[in-house]
Amino acid sequence: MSPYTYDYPRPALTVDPVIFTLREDSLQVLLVQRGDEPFAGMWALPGGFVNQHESLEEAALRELEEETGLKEAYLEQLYTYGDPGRDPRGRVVTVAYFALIPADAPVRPEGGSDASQARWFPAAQLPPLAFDHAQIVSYALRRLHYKLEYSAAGFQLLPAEFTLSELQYTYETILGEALDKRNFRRRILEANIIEPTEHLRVGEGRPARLYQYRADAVAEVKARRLFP
Amino acid sequence: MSPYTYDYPRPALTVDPVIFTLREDSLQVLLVQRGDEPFAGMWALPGGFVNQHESLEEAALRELEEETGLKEAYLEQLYTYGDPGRDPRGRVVTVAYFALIPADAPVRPEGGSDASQARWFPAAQLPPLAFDHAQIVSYALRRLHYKLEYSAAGFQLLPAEFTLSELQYTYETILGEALDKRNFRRRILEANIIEPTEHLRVGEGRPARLYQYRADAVAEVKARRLFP
DNA sequence: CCAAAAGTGTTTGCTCTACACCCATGG
DNA sequence: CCATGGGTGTAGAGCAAACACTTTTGG
Repeated sequence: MSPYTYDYPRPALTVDPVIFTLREDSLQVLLVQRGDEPFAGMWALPGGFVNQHESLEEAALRELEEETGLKEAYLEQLYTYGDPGRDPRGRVVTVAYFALIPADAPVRPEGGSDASQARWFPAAQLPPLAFDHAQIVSYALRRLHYKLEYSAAGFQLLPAEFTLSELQYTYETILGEALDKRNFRRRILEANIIEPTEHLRVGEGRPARLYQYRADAVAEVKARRLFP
Repeated sequence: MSPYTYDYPRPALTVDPVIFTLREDSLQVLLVQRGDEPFAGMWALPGGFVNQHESLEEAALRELEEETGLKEAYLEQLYTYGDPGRDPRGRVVTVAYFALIPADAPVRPEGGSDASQARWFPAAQLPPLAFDHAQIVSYALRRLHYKLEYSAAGFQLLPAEFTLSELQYTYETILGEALDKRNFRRRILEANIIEPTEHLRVGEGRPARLYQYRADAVAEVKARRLFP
């Protein structure tokens, strides 16, 4: 029998993006409150079905836009979860993604989208989650940690221009440990992925140089990821 | 609208395992020749549909067994490919896996399974592949290289007992570069993932100590992988 | 001139790499 | 005793981590 035929019962296919941002000095995850059974009232990832004519990444971006109003973000496929029984209603396979959106992005929730209640939660204090979403978020966090350690992806969570102190603070917030200022700056600059701008940020104390990521930085981070 | 309902058109869902082994001193990949259109006559990964009541990993193992007769192998999820248009007949999303099977495993093909022609090909000289399977195999190879570099997973391709020279030769074959004998042995032994047995392999020259992987080595390699 | 945050190099330890000879066995 | 592959240690280089003071601005 050919391995490809059409008369099979098909699992339903969804995408579940884990959307991260920085808010109120912490790493936060966007969750929606479920209205229907199963798990009515519980929080869950803002997932949804994959349409016939969109790629998996397009589906994840569509969910992102429906929930936040943003049309783009750094997006990476995480893992595909397909245990029978992960959804009590039947066979649902989900492709998990993780997304990073900048701290200053004009994000809609809290401005209330439709009926579907959406809220940011600190990644360190999540409510109980529906389905296997706790497992998915936990894995997304592991991968984010790992990514910061080897690939300078942290700037994806910052505005277009940022100071090195802000970037370092981002890393410290996510990794949960203090970093040496001089070593941090040396490593980041040697990675050659950000560059100084002409601008300064003034505030208390000495004004700080603003940096931006290089035009090809995103491509480079994507290339350095271990996934196609 | 709830993100989970049932009346959506569903993409078909398949798994495509990239099955690696060592044969004739090279890394080889198992391919099947397609009988039907599209791509009739071309070689492809030995994939198939996911059944309603099996997990994705079980589906991959089932395909492995159908094609090789083996009931187990080191198996890891790779990536999920879902571009519309990757299968000319319609929407088919596939979850790619890679599998490592030992050089001495009693593998069936070449002993001819059913009509479906299956054959081993050296990973370095693959024929043109159907669908996006060339992309999948290329990614599987990248991931295998990477895995060997950081996780001592090479023993999954060897018999239960093996000499350090055989293990080193495996690494050199896959990575395509010569390794220093003393450094290789030190690193492997310090990783603490294999242990000496009481046995020796006699042959030409001084007999070699046989090693086996520690009982918890597989769990450790799986833990060290970056995927759940 | 004081407070606040930005910015800047050097030393030290450690890890990785390069490298050559003796050992045990079979024929 | 010779050929064959197995097995072992050390010195030097490069990289990563620890560490403290000066600079610039605003009030």
